[in-house]
Amino acid sequence: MRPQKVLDKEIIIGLTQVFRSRGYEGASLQELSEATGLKKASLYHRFPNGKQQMADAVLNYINEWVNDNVFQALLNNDFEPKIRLKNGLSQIRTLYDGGNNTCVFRALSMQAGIELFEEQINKGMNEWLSTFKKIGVALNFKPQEAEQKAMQVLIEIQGSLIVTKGLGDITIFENTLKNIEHHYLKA
Amino acid sequence: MRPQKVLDKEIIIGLTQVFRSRGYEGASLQELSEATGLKKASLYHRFPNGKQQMADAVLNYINEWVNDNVFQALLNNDFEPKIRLKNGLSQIRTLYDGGNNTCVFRALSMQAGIELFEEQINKGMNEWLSTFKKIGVALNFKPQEAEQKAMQVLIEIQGSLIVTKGLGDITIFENTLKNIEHHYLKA
DNA sequence: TATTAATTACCGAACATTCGGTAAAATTTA
DNA sequence: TAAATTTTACCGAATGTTCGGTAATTAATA
Repeated sequence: MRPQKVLDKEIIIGLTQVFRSRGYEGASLQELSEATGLKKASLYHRFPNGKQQMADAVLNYINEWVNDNVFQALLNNDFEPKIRLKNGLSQIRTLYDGGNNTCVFRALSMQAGIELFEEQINKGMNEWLSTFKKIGVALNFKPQEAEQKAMQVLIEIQGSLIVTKGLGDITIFENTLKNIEHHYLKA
Repeated sequence: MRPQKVLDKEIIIGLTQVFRSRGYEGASLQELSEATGLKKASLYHRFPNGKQQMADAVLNYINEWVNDNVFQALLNNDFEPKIRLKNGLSQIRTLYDGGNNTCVFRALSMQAGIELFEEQINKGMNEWLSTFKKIGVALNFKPQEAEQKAMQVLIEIQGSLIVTKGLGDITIFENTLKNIEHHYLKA
């Protein structure tokens, strides 16, 4: 019996895991094949434009996940802003597996990657900024302050992921999430 | 005539530039050869253990540069703490070319790199932390506060470099340097 | 000092391996 | 059966690495 068709989602998850940890150049077709359970040629059936299209799909997948989870939590008017912030940060914790996962933006923004994915990364980061600006405004900060805070959040998340990995200490990421919450709620 | 010896420093500078912008996997021997002016085989004459040894040398070179410039400026007792801080941040600006350069730690800490250079990156980051703790103490912060501030500095520098690159906006890095200065001097 | 040996600095060419990618056949699904 | 999907088998190019060798400088020897 021939193996059953591998689900799209499982494929994307496998690709994501590899690109995320290896970066664009570091992700080899062999590893991508092993992680997805599809042979190289099968991957090319699903992604005729090859590696680049695979990474593209990963970027879209993460973008969707962030929209459906992080941003949704932050903007869900069923809850008051404080709760939304907490929920959003909790989703971010999940996104980066408590600091164990690298950010896809980072993984795909080294030289060879940045030219290919510049646009998506730029767009993605701007969406983070505008969403966090909104939660800032909802928490009664002036627009300009909210904008600065949003930038600060983005920088601290990215920075703490790097330092977390560099020092091999997960608590750094966790502390950063707590600090972000305090920054918003102390005023 | 025997070709003149290519200066060690010139080689390291070329290697640094490539590893920094391309990452470990992305840095090809061809590119490293072009950047240094040495043919591949000659690079192997200087670095018998190949690519890994080259990246290792880059890490050491940057570490030395940071010690001789950034840390030296921060710890130079000929100046008062405020001035030292300003000078240190100015050296950091130079190190990252105002936000145009990637951090070598980041470039060499993707999966394939992190296993090889884990130790050096860990050690390097801890040196940043302890040095910035010292300037914090010199500015009359309690040891614990100074420690937290040092971590914050490291995170913000790393994060702002990522976001600067992702958004293609140099002012983000510059603003972060200003913010760091304010964080230290406002209390 | 003159001669010899060892070392240094470099390079062209080839090495095995891995890379991303493809054509065609086999298998499954409908 | 026809279309869709996966596989095997393969490719050219690029990768990191090594080999064999040249020429100049340095060190040791006599």
